Amino acid sequence: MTITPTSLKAELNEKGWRMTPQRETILNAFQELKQGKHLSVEDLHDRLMQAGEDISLSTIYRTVKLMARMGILRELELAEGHKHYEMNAATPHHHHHMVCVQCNRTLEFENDTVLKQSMKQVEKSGYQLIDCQLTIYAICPEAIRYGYPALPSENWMCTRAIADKTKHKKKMRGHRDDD
Amino acid sequence: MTITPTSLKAELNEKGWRMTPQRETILNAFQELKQGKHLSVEDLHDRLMQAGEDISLSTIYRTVKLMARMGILRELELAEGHKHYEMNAATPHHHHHMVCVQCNRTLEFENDTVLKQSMKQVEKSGYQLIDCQLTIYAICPEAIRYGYPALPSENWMCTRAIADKTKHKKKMRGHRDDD
DNA sequence: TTTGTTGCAAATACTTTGCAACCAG
DNA sequence: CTGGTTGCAAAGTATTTGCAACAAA
Repeated sequence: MTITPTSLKAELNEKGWRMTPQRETILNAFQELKQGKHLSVEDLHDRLMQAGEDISLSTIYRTVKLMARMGILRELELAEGHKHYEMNAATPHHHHHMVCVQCNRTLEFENDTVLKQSMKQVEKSGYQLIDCQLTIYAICPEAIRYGYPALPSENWMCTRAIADKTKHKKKMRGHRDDD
Repeated sequence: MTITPTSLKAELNEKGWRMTPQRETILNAFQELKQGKHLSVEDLHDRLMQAGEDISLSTIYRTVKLMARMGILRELELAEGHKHYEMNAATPHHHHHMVCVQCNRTLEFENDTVLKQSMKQVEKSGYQLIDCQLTIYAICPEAIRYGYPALPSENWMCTRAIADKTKHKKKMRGHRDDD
């Protein structure tokens, strides 16, 4: 079932919580996100600011955490240092991620077997499934050619990592959210 | 194949890096860890201190990160706030984790299907597998009974979460590493 | 010797929280 | 009205980094 502002409100109220313009705006932002995209809290903040939506960082932190707990968002742990969020079940099929530990290049892939295995496991223990994420840590072909593993401070770097580095300097903080 | 101080040294030297007493101590600490246990950087630091091994936090951070990149350790993202580490392939079978989003109670389970699926995915893309982790986020039976989802600041809490809270106050920082 | 490594302290980065004002129900 | 929510500023906490001293190869 699809989440709408109305259904979100209902779900919130049921728990004694409230719908707010901020929460609606944030929900919309995630729903407008194109397939395979995920945002960090700061990405989301920037994006909202540019759209003229002035929502504080605190509120965004609080909201994404709440929505993740409600199972509306998925909290992804891909690149180092901070979390990314995306709609849960936004894609036609449940998907997972493969990330290169050198350049953080992330590939998304679908795999129903994993979801099935997870449901089996959850049922067995009497738990209730919120989300399951298979994250594959790997080395991308380019990094392999360069002789990875090597520390990031070494004298080589994937093209992606270099692009990232540049972004750091410009924005004074470091991460990637493409792919 | 099992990692030994000797094989670690060889692997390091091959990349132009060095074996040090600190690295050996840290490797040993992880190998002595009983099945299913994982440590945060701070857990490890405390443990080493108690054993009379005075290794700085910086070095531990640097070492676990290096060893994770080398595929010797697995970096786990279970409880909120900080990472846990464990030997990669320490267990007879590859294992994964199911964690309750309310109380952080973590269950470990084995599943070879997931590993097989991951290997398939990795090969398809020409990547080289370092690790794959299926993390299931779920609600434990106890939390379901209490009517989760609810914010942590609500007026109820799993017994595990309460135990955790107590630990916080005592240690002035918050996490769990049991189960 | 050369160059990677350590330890310390300082700096970062990310996230949480207290509190007064605000507003949804 | 009542109590959840927001925004701000001020903490917190986890992690990284510069640098001089040190030590492995």
